[in-house]
Amino acid sequence: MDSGSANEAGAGHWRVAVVEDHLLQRRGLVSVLRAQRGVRVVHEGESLPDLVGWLAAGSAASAPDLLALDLHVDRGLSVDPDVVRGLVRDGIKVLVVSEMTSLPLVRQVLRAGATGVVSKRDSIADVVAATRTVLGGGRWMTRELGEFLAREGDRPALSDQEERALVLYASGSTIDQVATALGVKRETAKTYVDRVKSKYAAAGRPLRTKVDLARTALADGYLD
Amino acid sequence: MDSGSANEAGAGHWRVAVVEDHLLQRRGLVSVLRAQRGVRVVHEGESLPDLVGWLAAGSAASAPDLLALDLHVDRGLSVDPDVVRGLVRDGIKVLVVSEMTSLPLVRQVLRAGATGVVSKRDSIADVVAATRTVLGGGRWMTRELGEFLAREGDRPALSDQEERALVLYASGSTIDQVATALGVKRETAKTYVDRVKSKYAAAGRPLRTKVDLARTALADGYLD
DNA sequence: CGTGGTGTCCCCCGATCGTGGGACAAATGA
DNA sequence: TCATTTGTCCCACGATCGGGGGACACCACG
Repeated sequence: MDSGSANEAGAGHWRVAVVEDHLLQRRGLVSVLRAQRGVRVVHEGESLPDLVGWLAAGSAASAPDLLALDLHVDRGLSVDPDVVRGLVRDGIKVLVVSEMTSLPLVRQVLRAGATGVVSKRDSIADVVAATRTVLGGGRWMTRELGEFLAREGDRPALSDQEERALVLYASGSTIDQVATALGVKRETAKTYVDRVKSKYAAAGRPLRTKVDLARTALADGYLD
Repeated sequence: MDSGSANEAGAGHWRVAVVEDHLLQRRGLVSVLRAQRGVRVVHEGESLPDLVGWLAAGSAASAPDLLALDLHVDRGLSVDPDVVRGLVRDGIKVLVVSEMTSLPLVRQVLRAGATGVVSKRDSIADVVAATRTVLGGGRWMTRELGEFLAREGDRPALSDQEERALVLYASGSTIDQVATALGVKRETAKTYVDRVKSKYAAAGRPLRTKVDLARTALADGYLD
């Protein structure tokens, strides 16, 4: 499909960018990647905005093939799924390197187009394998996330608004609070929640009450 | 207090009973205990009722000092906390040997007077140490339970009825269903739940909604 | 070109919740 | 002994839930 985007492995090298806010961990990750044949680390940064700025400054040909992205949510700094979506659209593959602290965030980034997830607790061999797999166009999932992907079957696909509504509602918000937070009318928020229920019911997991939603949202990784 | 109950270590031996439904695990536990100096295994059984029957048949002097009790909840066979309470009242110390499958049950048995908990995943040395400690009148807790005991501070003490009401209500039952299950009037069940809220509020953890209760009940080990 | 999913909004209505009172007897504990 | 806790029951009222119905526009997939 993306036959237009040229530099997939220019001069036999994959171009990799690393975004990770912890210096030590970043150094570690970078050194592991550098040691890999055919891999060139073209950017190291603390945050996604840094990377975006760097991309804007450089030529299109300098764009990386892969972004190894940490998902630490310390200091209020979070990763914006929309930014990830943009990068993916630009042909950059995304590998999440995470502590799995926030399952919902991992989900969002995955939905934004990331094609791999490794845990920092995984072995170096696993990290390398993940990098190779994602660069090759494949998907890579840590064992820790396997259980959730395995259950993906009986978990219905929710739309963006439905998921946001579920998260808020299942956290204890009233319908009115959900509506306000989403910037829609009460009836609309109600519809979202109703549709979540319908979808789960269609998947053979009827959720009637708010408590059911809370329990399920937790079990299915929508809440922490 | 129990200065009347004589045979605490008659002839230098502690009398121990083992109740565990899995034959292999029971054999293992019994052999570990037998290998201990000064310990005599006087009863092996599959269930608590078996032990009670055996106790009723024998003389008071044959009663054990310690009961090593498994908490497996397979095949619908559960452990009745009231029976445990009775044994404790008779001067028998209780050590729970569990897989920690059901935290609520562990809690109930602890409240019924058990003074020790070991996990089957603990080392043999730990099991032995736990046995000694409990026989000596002390308390023993697996590390796995330590986190919960540590948080015991900001978790208010709930009465039996309050805990039962919380468990049911937080699982999704309506007040009416809780009332029916407990065999009391709607208003009474309402009072129980209200008191749970009051206690948590007094402990600095206000719980206003049903979802709050569900979340907290899960976090505090009242639900699985 | 229709079908389905999505985003948005609207109405009704009975059930349930959350909060505020009050009462009283038994048990517990300081 | 007196205060607290517990178990039990009762009432009222506004907020919220849960289920049902309908509507319409957009967009994508086939």
